[in-house]
Amino acid sequence: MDCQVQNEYDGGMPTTKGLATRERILDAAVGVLIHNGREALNLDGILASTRTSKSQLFHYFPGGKRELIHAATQRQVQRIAGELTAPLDTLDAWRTWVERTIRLHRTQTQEDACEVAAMAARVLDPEPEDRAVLGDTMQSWNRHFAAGIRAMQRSGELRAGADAGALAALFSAVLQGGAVLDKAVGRLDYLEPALRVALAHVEGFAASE
Amino acid sequence: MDCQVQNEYDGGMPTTKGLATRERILDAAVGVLIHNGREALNLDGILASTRTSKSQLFHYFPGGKRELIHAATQRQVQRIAGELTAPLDTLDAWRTWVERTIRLHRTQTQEDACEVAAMAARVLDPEPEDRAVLGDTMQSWNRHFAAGIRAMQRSGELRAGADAGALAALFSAVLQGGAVLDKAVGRLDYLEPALRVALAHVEGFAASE
DNA sequence: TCGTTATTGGACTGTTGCGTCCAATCCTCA
DNA sequence: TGAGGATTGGACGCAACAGTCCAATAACGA
Repeated sequence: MDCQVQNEYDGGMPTTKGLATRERILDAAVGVLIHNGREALNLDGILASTRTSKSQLFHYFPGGKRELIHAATQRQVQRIAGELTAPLDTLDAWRTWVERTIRLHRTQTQEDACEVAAMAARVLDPEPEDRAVLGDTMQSWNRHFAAGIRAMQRSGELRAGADAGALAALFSAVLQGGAVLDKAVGRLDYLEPALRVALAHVEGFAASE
Repeated sequence: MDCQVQNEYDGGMPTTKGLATRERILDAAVGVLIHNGREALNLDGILASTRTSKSQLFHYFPGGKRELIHAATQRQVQRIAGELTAPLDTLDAWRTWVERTIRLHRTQTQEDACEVAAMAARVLDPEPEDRAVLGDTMQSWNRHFAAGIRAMQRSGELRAGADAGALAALFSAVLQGGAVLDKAVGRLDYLEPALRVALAHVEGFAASE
């Protein structure tokens, strides 16, 4: 079977300088994806904002626009996933995570660059492969939530009766929906209260001391 | 001050036949917006699928693509808003609403036409006016949720301690996020469980009989 | 220093798609 | 039936944009 060209550059050995150029292009693409969405991304714009030329872009991304967006998508989810994935095996860890998420969201919203909302904006992306990258990231968050809940049940901090899968789905949905809503209405009205209520619900399952 | 051209047709009195043509075009546009998103909407495609011509489209939508998308957006939110807005002033009404929403979501997902997810996909829409239409709809759902909670508090069905605004935000976020996630992962894994957990949380505030 | 390879600029082509325009046809009503 | 307005078809112009190509320069190793 023939392999699709992956994200790794393959035409000759790039030098440090070359990689830096590639990097600049990629960063610009990620920026556009987060701020204005895929629809707004056009190569000439990227070239202008990075002061590079067509030949450079196609040198480092032979697959053109598709490959650039694909690589940018992967970089994007990689960064945000690291940011939002912390250990969640105690209630205190959950509280910390909630506060941290709210802070991060506030910061990103200030500069109009909410990455979670930007991911949601692409559920109808024409490229199935890119949709999959985004969806997989969301799913891995969900698994992480569920694993945290189950860990707390094993440790006895949470009652066994709680449905770990459902609670994880709740958090996943609240995270996504809260980000989308705050972006849609242009204010920080949803994610924070919804996340706190969700946390309170989980705390309701705490084993009585 | 000069008024922007609104959504109402203004060039001459349209006949029944003319309005029908306008309607066909509009329906096709809504369909594309829901199924494939704004990025995929192009006039030639609309014309082909409705067997109409350029002159017809620009006759009924003198503002061209912008006006068409704007009108289609309004029609879209109007329809879905009616679908999801039921009285919510008793716990039983909430239960009914949850079941109905889940059913509707299941149906729409089957035909790959989840309208809530389609709305979320447009948080980065280049047209601020259209973003506003979508955001306003989400906000009006939220107000409706909050009003329902407060009504139950007034009637004594729910304890006064519950934070109506936060509970409404929870439902808004779960609705949005659940729809987005199900669309993103291509399965019905999120909205239903998350909605049920959210409902259970509200039920936890029921005044003891 | 010299040859090889990476890097760069930018002109050029082809396509897509929005919007304009004009002429032809249909409908209605007097 | 004839006039006037509504409706329709489709050719055309124009701009945006993806992608190709070639030649020029820079970097690097022998």
